[in-house]
Amino acid sequence: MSSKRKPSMGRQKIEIKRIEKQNIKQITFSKRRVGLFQKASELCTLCTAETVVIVFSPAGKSYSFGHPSVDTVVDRYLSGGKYASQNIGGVHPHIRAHVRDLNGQYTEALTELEAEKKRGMELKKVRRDSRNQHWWKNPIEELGLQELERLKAAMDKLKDNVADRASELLIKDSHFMPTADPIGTSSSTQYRYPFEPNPNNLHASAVPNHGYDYRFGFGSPGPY
Amino acid sequence: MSSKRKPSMGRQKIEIKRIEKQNIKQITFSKRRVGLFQKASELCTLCTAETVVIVFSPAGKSYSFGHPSVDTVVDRYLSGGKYASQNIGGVHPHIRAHVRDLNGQYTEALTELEAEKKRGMELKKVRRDSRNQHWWKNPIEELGLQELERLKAAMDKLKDNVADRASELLIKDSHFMPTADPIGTSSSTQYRYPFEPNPNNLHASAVPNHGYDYRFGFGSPGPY
DNA sequence: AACTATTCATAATT
DNA sequence: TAATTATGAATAGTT
Repeated sequence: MSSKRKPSMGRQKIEIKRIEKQNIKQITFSKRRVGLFQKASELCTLCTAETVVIVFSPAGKSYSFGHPSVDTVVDRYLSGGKYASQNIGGVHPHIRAHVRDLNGQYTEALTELEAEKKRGMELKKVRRDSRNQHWWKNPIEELGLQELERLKAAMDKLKDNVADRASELLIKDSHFMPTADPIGTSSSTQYRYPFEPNPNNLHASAVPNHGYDYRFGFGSPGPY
Repeated sequence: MSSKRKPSMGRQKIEIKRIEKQNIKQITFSKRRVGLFQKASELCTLCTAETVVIVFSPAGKSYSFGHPSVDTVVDRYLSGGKYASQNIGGVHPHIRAHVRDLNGQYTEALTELEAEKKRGMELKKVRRDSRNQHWWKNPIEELGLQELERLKAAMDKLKDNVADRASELLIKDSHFMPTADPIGTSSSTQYRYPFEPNPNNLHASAVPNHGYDYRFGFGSPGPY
C-alpha cells in the first residue's frame, strides 16, 4: 500500500547469449515464443506467404505455427519448394489471424461437436485424404462433413464476433490459455533428445553469428 | 541545398491484412522475413531452444532458418510427431511431440476445415442450432461472464480429453520408433547457415534445396 | 500476470 | 536496392 507506482526500469538491453538463470530463461522463452509466432502470423497475412515455425523448448516440448498448416509447409519444403498446393495458396489469408483468441473457440467448438456426436448424430467417414493421419482428429474421427461444416461455420462466426469484442471482456476475466501442456509436463518420463539440451554452444555448423547483430544480404533480384 | 529535409512520418500503424500493392508487399516481406529470422535466432541463443522457420514468398521462393539446422529440427519434429506417408487405419504411433502442441493443432484444424469446405463438399447449413447448446453462436455481446466461464471450462475439458487420449496412445506406443525420414536427407547437409535463403528450386526434384550459396540471382519468372 | 520504461522493429520516405 | 528516421511494438525488469 505504499503509494509508489511502478518504478520499473523499463526494458533493459540484454546481450544475446544463453540465459543461465532457469526461471528467467523460462519466462523469456514464453514471451519470445509468443512474439515469434505473432510475427510469423503477421508475415503470412500481410504478404500472403506460407510459413512454418517449429520450436522445441529446452525441456523438449514442441510448439509450432503453420500456415496454411505445419504439414503443408514442411511438405512443400521437403519436396523441394514446389508449389505444394494449388488449391490453398493465400486464398484465405487471415484464417489464423487471431490465433490466441480463436484457440479457445476452437477447442470449445470441438467440445460442442463431440457432444453432438455422442448424442447420436450420424457418423460419416472422412474422405481418404492424407489429412486422415492427423492423430488429433482421432477424438473426432467420425466427424462427418456436416459436422465439419457446422464447426467451421460456428468458428467463423465466433471469429468475427469474438475478435471484435470479446477481448475486452476476456482480458478482465480470464486469458487465453497456454498452448501447450496437456500431458504431464513434469515429465519424469520425458525423453531427452540428443542435441536438444546441448547447453553450451549452438553448433550450427558454419554459423557465423549467434547471438548478436547479424547482417546478411542475400538481397534478391527478381521474385522474392 | 537548403535544409529542406522532410522528416519522415516514421513508422505508421498498419492493419494486419493482405497488402495489395505488390511493391509494398515485397518490401514488407523482405524486411519482416529478416526480422522473423532474427527473432528466431535470438530465441535459440537466449533460451537454448531448437527452432526452424521456413517461409515461402508468394512467388514461391523459400527461405529458412534452423538451429542446429533446418533438417535437424524438421526431422525431430517429423519423427516425434508424425510421418508423411499415407496412414493406415488404427492408432497413430508418432504423437509424442504433437501431444503438447495445441497451437499447431489449432492451425491445422482450421486449415483442414477450410479445405473441407473448399473441396466442394456439400454445404449444409445448420438447422438445429436453436438448441441451447449453441449459445456460443450468439453475438458476443450476449455472452456474459458466466458464459465465458463456461467456455473456459469447456476448453479445459476438451484439453483433458485430448490429453487422456494422447496418454493412451503414448503408453501403447512407448517403445522406440523408427525415425521417419520422409525424404532421406537425414544426414548429408550439415553445413548450413542459420539464415538460409533457399535457391529457387521450383523445378527441384524430391531433394530439398541444399545449396549453401545463398545468393540467388535467378531471373524472375512468374508473378512478381 | 500486469506494468512501464526502454530497446528494438519497421513504415514511410529519400 | 539500400539507408534514414520517426514512430509503433516488443519486451526486461519489476511488482
